[in-house]
Amino acid sequence: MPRVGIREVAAAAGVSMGTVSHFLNHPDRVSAEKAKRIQEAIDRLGFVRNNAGRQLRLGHSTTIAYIVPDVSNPFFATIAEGVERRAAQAGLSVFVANSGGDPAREDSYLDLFEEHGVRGMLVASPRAIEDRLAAIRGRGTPSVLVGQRASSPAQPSVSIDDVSGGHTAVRHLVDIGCQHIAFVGGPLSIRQVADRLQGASDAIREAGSATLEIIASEPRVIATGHKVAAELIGRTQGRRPDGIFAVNDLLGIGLVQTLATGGVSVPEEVAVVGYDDIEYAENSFVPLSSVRPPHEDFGVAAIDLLLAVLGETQPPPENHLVFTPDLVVRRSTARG
Amino acid sequence: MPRVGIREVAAAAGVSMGTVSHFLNHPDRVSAEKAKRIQEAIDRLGFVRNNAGRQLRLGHSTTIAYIVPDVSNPFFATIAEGVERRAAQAGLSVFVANSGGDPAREDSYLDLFEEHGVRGMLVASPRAIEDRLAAIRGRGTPSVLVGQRASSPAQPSVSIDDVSGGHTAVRHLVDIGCQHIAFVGGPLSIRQVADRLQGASDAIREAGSATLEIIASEPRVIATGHKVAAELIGRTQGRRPDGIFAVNDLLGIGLVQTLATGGVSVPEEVAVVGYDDIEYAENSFVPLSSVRPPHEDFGVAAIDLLLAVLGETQPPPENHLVFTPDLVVRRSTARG
DNA sequence: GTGAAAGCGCTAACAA
DNA sequence: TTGTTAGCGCTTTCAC
Repeated sequence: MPRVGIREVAAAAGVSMGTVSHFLNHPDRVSAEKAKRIQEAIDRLGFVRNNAGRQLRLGHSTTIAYIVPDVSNPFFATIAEGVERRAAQAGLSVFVANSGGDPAREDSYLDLFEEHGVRGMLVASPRAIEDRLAAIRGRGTPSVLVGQRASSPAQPSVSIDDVSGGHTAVRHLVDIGCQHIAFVGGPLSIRQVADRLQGASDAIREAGSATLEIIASEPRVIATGHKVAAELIGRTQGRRPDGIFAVNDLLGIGLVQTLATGGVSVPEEVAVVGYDDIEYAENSFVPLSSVRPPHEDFGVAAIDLLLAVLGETQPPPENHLVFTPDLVVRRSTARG
Repeated sequence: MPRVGIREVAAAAGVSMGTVSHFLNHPDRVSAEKAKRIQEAIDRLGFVRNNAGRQLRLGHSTTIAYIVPDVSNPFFATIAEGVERRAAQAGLSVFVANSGGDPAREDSYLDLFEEHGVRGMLVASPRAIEDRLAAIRGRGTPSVLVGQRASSPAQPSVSIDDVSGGHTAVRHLVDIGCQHIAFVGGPLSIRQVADRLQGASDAIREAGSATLEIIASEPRVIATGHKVAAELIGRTQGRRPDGIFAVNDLLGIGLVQTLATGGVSVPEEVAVVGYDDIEYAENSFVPLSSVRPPHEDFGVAAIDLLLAVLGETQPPPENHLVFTPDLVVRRSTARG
């Protein structure tokens, strides 16, 4: 099987290589007659344009990279939706890479994409990675940090205001009458968790009379919620919180399940708010109120910021986009 | 900022381009002294090897593509885990692309990856896509079809025996004493759904006395389960099934929730089995029995098959790998 | 509208 | 061990 390149197509169509290339890149500058001959040759020969040659000549590619710690996390997956849609509109393709939370793999993907000459990168990482991105940017590949606010003004980022999210959640609990509120989730060493707690504390302080108990349990999965709820059920009524802010929905779902089946009514005795608004929150046993970060919009914003940096669109008015999450009220906090 | 290539490194290190290239590709063939000088130059200049040039020269890349309809689907995400791990061992990188179930996007990614000259592709698609893959294969890019058994012997595939899975589920229901079994889920035009129903029917036939009712509801999400369960609750006891095989876990979870809270005891009055064994099945209100397809193993198997086709390892003993799913028994079918 | 030719950055074969 | 060099496939001036 002889490789078929632009040269073979040209020969088969009886034109020069240059004309075939023109046909591929500026179809309008080729006569209808030769265009037809070329197209036939392409179809017959099964010609596929070689990207390496093209990119080498052009000096740049037409793809962007999206590096995530965990593809299966609905949060990143939904962002990917928006990213792909918007990138396609801009004529860019998206390659997703999954670091699996492993710094070494993340690093090698960063290298790989830089070697591949991607136009830009969207990087979601739990790690401190700005220095690395700065170096890459210095060599010509721009990036947008996704999910954490960059500290450098030069590093574009798209993030969520978790302090505000935590505040909103607890403020809501206070508003519906909760006085003894528990914060469930950890570890506090994770920025997002710490920020949400910060917002929660602020709301408590503003409320004046309410108290906050911190139950730093991990991992942040349903089973942990079950465990914490079991402990709570064992307490005497007076020592039990009347409102819970779960640092994510999985914890919240677990809490509600065990609480409700264990004889503690939700939301009457204990109201529960989660965070992330994953699909299961809405459909859980007792539908869970939740703080909802923007999803698709977030991906779109990230791409738009990257395009702006690339100079494809207007320059960015602001390098750091911070989204404020909403609250979705459902049965788990619907009192009265 | 002047581009820095192998030429600039060579100049800075006072050696020739060829030596730098050797250093990059066969470090052992370069004297320690020059190696040091080259490494210093690379670090100082921030040299990043240009993949386009490399690949053009080499004639092949060192990446493989994994195309999925939906990255956020835990099924594909878990496979990705296995795929990446195994690929890394083989010195290959994985680019994931998300078709979003859109045939047009799937098609353009297929083109894109072929143009990029990936070593091979792993393709999960709900569509009939074998002809397309055959054409691509004919031009030199092999692939493994993931999730559906290929009909052509020439097209490697890794799939799950859904007929067997459906059989296992219903056989289990029969074994615990169910006589009137409902199959919930659709559309039947989807191969996986049809296969599971086929297996279910087979099990019913073997049982002799039991009956099967088909409730072809979609989409296959929790909310649909709620709806179907509400309808079931409204029936008189005699006309209500005593066992349900939900075609996926989301449906199963929805069914169990509404059934149990609606006063129909699970598993005593109605036993329920789901399919896929997603994380939430185990942690749902009433833990859900489920048919569990292999996950990580599946990804590993897919890559191994691809490597075999690429000739990196032993030739494949068999082009079509079919996995038989297990049953995980939990409370939703734990009678007695 | 079309063709000829230069060269993108790199690797490997060959020469020294 | 090191240097020199041809050329991978493509796009794009530039001439015609």
